[in-house]
Amino acid sequence: MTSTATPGRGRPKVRPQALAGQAPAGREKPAEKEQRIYTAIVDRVMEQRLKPGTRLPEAALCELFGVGRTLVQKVLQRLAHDHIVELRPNRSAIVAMPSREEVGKLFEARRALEAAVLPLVAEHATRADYASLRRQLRQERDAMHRYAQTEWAGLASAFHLRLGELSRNPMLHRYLSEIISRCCLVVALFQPPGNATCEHHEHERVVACLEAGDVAGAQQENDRHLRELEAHIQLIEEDTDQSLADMLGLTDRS
Amino acid sequence: MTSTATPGRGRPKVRPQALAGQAPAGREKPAEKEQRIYTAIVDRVMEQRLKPGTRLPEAALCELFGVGRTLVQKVLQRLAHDHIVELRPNRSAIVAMPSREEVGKLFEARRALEAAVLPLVAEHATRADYASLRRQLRQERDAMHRYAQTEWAGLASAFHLRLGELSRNPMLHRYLSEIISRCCLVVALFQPPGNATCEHHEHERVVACLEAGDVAGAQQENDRHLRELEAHIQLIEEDTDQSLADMLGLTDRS
DNA sequence: AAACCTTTAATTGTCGACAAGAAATCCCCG
DNA sequence: CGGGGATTTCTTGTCGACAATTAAAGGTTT
Repeated sequence: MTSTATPGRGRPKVRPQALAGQAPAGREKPAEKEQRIYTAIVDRVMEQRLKPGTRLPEAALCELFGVGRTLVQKVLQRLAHDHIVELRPNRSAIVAMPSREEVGKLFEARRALEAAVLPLVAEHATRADYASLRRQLRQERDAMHRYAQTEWAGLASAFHLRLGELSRNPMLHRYLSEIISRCCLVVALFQPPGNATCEHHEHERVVACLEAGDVAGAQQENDRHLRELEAHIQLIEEDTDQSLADMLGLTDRS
Repeated sequence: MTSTATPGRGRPKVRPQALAGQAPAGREKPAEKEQRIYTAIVDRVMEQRLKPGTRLPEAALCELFGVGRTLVQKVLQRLAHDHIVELRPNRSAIVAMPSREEVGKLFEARRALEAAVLPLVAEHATRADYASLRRQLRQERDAMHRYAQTEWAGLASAFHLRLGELSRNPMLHRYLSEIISRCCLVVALFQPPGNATCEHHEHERVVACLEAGDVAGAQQENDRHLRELEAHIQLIEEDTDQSLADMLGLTDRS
């Protein structure tokens, strides 16, 4: 008989872990189910409620969302393809943890892609599009003062996402969305709480150049804006790298 | 008793259709299985043995490759994500058939992306890289005379793929690979047999500009090269659109 | 004869079952 | 006191089973 006090021999049995899940009892279309799970996870990652490195066992997700493993696996495949999670053979999936080099390449790709997108935006954008961009900038400015950095992160990247949308090119839009998502994840990795950096003035400058028809200027402004963003990330990273070295037990002060 | 002469009432039972499949009886690692199926299908599409619109029922693929439906579905998901196949709810997957508008956007994205990649290539490329590019150009020139258009298609796009590789940026490389694959598929859709168009002189000119450090020139040459390619496709399309309309009336299955 | 309904097969959507691999702990031995 | 099994549990990989949906005929009605 296995009493509660007996530790047992092998790996300890884990508590059932009552994961309070919100299963929308109402029936829903099959396509919506998958999308619901996908966006739920992506949103949690962007909100930094799911931090990089967090394990995502299939069984837990099944209970949480009230679906079978097949669907969960499909979603995990998609997330892995978008580099939101990392999928290792025979191991739990984890929220992706980009390396330093990957981050560099990521920002490089982002700069190149946004620079490639801007001419198309200038080509296709109408007066109404510029108006909506300006509206978004106002919203961004307001939110910056009102909300905390965590909830504000989504709005900050919304500007760049909108640029991708305004290129009127589905493929480039998708690629840019993918890259920006990963950038948000990087921010979640390296940004300590309460550190809002993105100057929305720079966004305004980009729009001004675009509207004036100065594509090269917009590219230049945007490039500088992104480099500044990356520099800030890099700086933070140095800090956490140090503290990580400490945490590994290498505190060498003899 | 249902004799062979009796037509029956409902949908007619289809012949078992002995699909001669090549199952590599030897055991293989799980990751390789999936890759094997994936590349097999992609290759067949590029070879135009699997023409756009061809149905890909899961059961058939299961028999062909000797695996369960789970694996086949995973592969189909990946193929759909790369726009090699189209996945419709509750219907068989089919080899993708891009519309005319999608083709336009596709080439637009390709021009933008390659233009964005070229500066990075110029930045990172070493002497050895240029040498390998030149070697590839020679190979391309030789192959153009020797082989038929079908087998040559792969080599033609290899040049552009190599450019993506030389950017030393995994993300941009992947995006470009994806787009080029789709372009190959478009060629398979609209290109009548025996119509080799790609002038490798234009490739040479791009390399020359790059090696001379003239990035803007390389971008311009490449852009013109791609526009010419697209123009040729568009032209062909007009023709095949007619014959396709004919084919829709008489033959449903190959 | 054309439009609608019925029947039947083909095909996907989803799930739990079973097996294999990895991880965490304990025990034993040096 | 530390390291190498041994053992148990967790976790994923893969498959076939069952339900639901769609396609394709034939029969029926107007």
